Amino acid sequence: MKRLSLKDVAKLAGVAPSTVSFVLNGKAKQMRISDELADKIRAIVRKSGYQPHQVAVNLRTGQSKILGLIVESISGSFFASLAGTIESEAEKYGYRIVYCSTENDAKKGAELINMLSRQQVDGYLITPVAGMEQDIQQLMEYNKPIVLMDSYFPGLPAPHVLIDSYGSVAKGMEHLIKKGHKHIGLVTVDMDMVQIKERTKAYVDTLKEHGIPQRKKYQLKLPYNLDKEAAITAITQYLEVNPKLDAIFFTTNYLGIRGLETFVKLGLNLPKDLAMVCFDDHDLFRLYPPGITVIEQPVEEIAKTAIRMLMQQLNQVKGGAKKWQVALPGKFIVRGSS
Amino acid sequence: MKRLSLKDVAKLAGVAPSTVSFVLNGKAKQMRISDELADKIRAIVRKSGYQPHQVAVNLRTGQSKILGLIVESISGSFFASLAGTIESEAEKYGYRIVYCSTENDAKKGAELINMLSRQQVDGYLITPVAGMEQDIQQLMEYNKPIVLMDSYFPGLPAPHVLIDSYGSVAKGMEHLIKKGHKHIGLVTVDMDMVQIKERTKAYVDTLKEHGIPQRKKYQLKLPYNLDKEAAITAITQYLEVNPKLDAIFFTTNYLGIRGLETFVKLGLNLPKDLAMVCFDDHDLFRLYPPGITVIEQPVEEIAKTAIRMLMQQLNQVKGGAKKWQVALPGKFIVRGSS
DNA sequence: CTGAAAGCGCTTACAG
DNA sequence: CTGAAAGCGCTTACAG
Repeated sequence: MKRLSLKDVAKLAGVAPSTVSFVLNGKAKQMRISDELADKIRAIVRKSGYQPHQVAVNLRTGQSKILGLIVESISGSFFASLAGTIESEAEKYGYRIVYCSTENDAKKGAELINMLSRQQVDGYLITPVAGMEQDIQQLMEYNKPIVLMDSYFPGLPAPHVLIDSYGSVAKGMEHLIKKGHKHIGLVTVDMDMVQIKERTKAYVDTLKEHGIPQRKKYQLKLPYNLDKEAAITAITQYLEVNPKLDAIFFTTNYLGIRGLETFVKLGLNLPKDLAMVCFDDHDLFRLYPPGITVIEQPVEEIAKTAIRMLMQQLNQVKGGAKKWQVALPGKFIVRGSS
Repeated sequence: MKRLSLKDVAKLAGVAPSTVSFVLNGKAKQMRISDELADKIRAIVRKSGYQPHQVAVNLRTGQSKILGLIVESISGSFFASLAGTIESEAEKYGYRIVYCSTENDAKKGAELINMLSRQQVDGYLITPVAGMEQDIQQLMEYNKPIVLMDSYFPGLPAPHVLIDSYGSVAKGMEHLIKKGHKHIGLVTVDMDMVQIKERTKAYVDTLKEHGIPQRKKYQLKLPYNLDKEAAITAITQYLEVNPKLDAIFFTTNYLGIRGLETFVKLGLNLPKDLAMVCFDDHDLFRLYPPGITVIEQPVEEIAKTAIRMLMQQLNQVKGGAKKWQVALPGKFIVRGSS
C-alpha cells in the first residue's frame, strides 16, 4: 500500500499535477480554475486519502513550519508546563514544536541547535544555559528568528521574556522581614546565569535596605547536578553551621524540594522552627502542610509572549510596538510556611 | 549569509557534488576515492561549516530518522519521565524524537498521527487512548513500525510494552489485606482501556480470593478530565457514604494526589484513619509524611524495550527472539501510609 | 578513480 | 483556464 503522490491524484482526476496543487493550496480562484473542476479534484483528494508529502513541501518552499524548543530539562515541572503551553500557542499559528533538552550542558545545547538547524526549523525558542552564548549569537548572525526564555545573556541583544526575578525575590524577602525574621538564609544553585544572579542580588539588597546584617555563611550555593543525598547532606550541614537561621529563601523549586526533604528528615516544623519561601511553585508546595509560600512563574504569559515575539520575526504577526526584552511580574502566594 | 549546499562545497574543492557526497557518507573507500582527495574534501567541509540539508536528505532517502512519540499528557510525571528516557534511548540509534500529546482525546490523537505521517516519521511510539484503535490499525496496515506503551487494544496485535497492572495491583491488595484491612475502597478513572480494567479486575479478584465481601459502592470511578475541586468533592462524598472504609487503593498517581488533598482537607491521618496505596509513584508520595505506599512503574525498562522493538521493525537491530507483547513487573514500595 | 544525470514529491513562474 | 518544465538539495546507479 504505497502512499499516493500529487501525480497519482492528478492522473486519477485527469489533470496536470500543477492543477491539483493549485486547488489544494487555495489558488484555484487565482489561477482561474473552474469551480466544477476544483470541486471534482477536492472530492477525489478526499476519497483517495491523499496527504501531501510534507518533506517535499518543506524542501520546495523552504519553510518547515516547525519551531525548535530547547529547554533546560525535560522533566522539570516549570519547563514541562512551559513546553505544553508553547505547543498549544504555536499550534494557533500553524506551527509545530520539536522539543529537546540540554540538561544544563552547553555542549549538548550546541549539538541540539545544530540538529535543529539541519532539520531546517523556522525558529528557535531557547532557555539558555551558561556557555551557549556563542551559539546563540551565531544564530542571530544568520538572522534566524529566535527568542530566549527564562534567562538571557546581558551582552547579547537577543529577544527574551522571563519572570522579573529581582522584583519577585525582593517581594518575598520583604515579606519575611516584615514577619520579623532576622536571620534569613539563601539556598541557591551555582550557575552563572543572570536570572540566578538577580535572585541573589535581590536577597542581598533587600537585607541591606532594611539594615539587616549580611553573613556570607548564610548563603549556600549548591552545584547544579548534585544528587539528592548529597543535597540533603549539604543542607543539613548548612543548618548545623547556622543554628540561628529563622528563615530560608530557596531560589528554585527543586532546591526547595530538597530543603523540604531535609526538614522532614530532621523533624523540623514549618513555620515554627523555620520559615520558608521558594521561587517557582510546585504541586508539593501547595499540598505539603502547612503549604509553602512561593513565587509563581507566569508560565502562560511567558509562553504567549515568546510565541508572539517569534511570529513577529517570522512576519506572521504585524506590528504593534515591538518589545524585545520583557520581564513579567511573578505572583507571590503566601501559604503557611512563612 | 546563505548556507552552503553540496554543490558549493564541490565547487570549492574542484570536484563533482557526488564525490563530496560519497566522502561525507563514508563511501570514499567503496568508491575508490583517493585518501588525499577525501581528506582534502573533509578539510574543506570542516572549514566551510557545511551542514547537509536534512530535509533534502530525507526526501531523497525516504528516511527521516525521526520517531513520533504520542503520549497521553505532556505534563503527567509518568509520561514526562517516559519521554525523557525514550529520547535518550532513541539517540543511541541515531533517531530523534518528535513529541506530542493527546490529552486523552482520540480525535486529537488521530490528527497527531496524521501530522506525524505527513512529516514522514520512520516509526511511532504511542500511549493509546480509547478511540484510537482504528487509526493504529491503519498504521499497521500501511506496515508502519509502531510500538504501543502503557496500554494496548486486546483485539489488535500491535507490539506493546507496559507494566503488569494486574499483578502489581494484586500485590498491593494482598499487602492491605495482610495488614488486616477489611473495607478496602478503589478509586479509579472512568476510562475504557485495558490497563485500567486490569487494575479494577485485580482489586475485585484479590478480594474474592480472600473471601472478603465486595461492595459496589466501595468503587469510585471518576471522569478523566474532572477538575481538582470536583475531584475533591467527589472523594469527600465517597468517604461520607462509606464511613467504614479503612483503606483505599488509587489506580493512578493523579487520583492519588487528589485523594491526598482530600485527606489533608478533612484532617484525616494516614495510616491511622485510613490506609492508602497508589499505582505509580510521584515526588509527593515519597515526601508526604508518612510516605505513600506505591507501585513504581519500570519507566526505564519500558522505554528501552519500546525502542528495541521499534528498532527491530526498522531493521536496525537484528534478531534475538522477538517478543512483541511484554508486561514488566512493577516495584512495590512500602511506605508509611499502609 | 571521477562526473553527468536521474529522481525523491512538491510549487510556481511561464507559455500556451 | 490548463499543462510542461524547472528547481529545492540531496543520493546513487551508471557510464566513462
